Amino acid sequence: MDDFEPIKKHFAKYIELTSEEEARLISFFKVKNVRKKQMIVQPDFTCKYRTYIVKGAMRAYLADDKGQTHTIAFAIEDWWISDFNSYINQVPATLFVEALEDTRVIQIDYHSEQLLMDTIPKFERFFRIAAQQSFAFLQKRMLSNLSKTAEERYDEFFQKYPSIVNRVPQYTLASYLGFTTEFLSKIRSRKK
Amino acid sequence: MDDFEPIKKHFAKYIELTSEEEARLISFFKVKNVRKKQMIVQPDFTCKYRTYIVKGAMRAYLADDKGQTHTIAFAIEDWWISDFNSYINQVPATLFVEALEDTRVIQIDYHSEQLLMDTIPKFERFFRIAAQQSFAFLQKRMLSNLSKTAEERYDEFFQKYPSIVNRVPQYTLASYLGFTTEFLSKIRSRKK
DNA sequence: AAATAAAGTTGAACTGGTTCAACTTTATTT
DNA sequence: AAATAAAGTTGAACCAGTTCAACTTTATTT
Repeated sequence: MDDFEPIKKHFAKYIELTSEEEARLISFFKVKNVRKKQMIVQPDFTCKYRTYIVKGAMRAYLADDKGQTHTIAFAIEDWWISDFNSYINQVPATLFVEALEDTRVIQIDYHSEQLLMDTIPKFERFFRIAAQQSFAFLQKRMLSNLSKTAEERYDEFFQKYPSIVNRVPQYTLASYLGFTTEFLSKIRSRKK
Repeated sequence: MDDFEPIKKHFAKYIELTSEEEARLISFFKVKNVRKKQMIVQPDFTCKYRTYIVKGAMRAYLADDKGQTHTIAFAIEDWWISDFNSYINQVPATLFVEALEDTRVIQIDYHSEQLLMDTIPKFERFFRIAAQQSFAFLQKRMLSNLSKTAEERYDEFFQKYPSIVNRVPQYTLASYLGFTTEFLSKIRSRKK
């Protein structure tokens, strides 16, 4: 299964596994193909899987009462995505996770993950590091939202993730950065 | 040392320790008293400690180029605080962490924490859970900032943390919620 | 207890970003 | 290839929250 190469390398960045341990890990993986616009997580259903993207792009978002959506995360190749709160606490989701392109993912379910951590402490380390990095990342984003203007946030994102900017619909990017799609259009038009 | 009771209970919420393991943990703790307005973390210095509050209140904030401050976190009794990015990656801090009252803290330094995790996997579990909960918490806050008005965010905070509202300076709360201290004053005045 | 500094309030003028609606362009379906 | 739907653009009117400045109240220092 060549699909597993990138995720093996991904784990190897943080922990060193024996080939038995790696085989154990991989035995829990399920490959899945998701068509563009399909949802893999929906409000009220508990999120069973942690999802790794092999190929494609997704976003997690909140739909508010006024019909607007608010993107909490994008994910492309070699990133994880889910309704994280729902997944780690095994409570009903509040978010949607939708494919922005036809996407191939690898999923591990909650109980397998617990089992891995219970039996092989290295996996506990892996998920600790992952959570800590995610937290640090989100703190930076929060501070950026608190301290910068819309245009500054757009520039920052553009510089940090140029590949995402031209890959996702503009309204999803605007909703991630915290302003309207119309305003993003205006920011862009005054740049050229 | 009666100061250690709350933090022992805190660890016990997530992991069960033998008395030897607990003794090992406590041997790494250092108690410190911090006077109001004193800083325990400053930009450019690498954050050496993870800090637990025994008694008192602190905030972590970013000071921007325009002289404004942006509060990324409050902490009171039984909470942790630090420049988390600086601490976990051992890179220079960008934030200040300041005491909002005379505060008594317990600190563990980075290398001791690593040593604990290397020798006793339960500690790896503890810090994994801590990081996951922090991440889930911050995601909720981020979504609240993306989807709600200033007044709605204030109401939500007030309902969730009534004890903090009347304990910290109003300008720190405004800067946490993402608006000005003047506007918070106006929100409050139109409530009575 | 007086003096001073820091925090909080109020109002008037302002602005960064929103809303709404009409239109154009790009993607998807038939 | 045409038809339709979805995404992106533009402008005008608007508003949620900011800015600035003067003032009042509460803490802190002497």
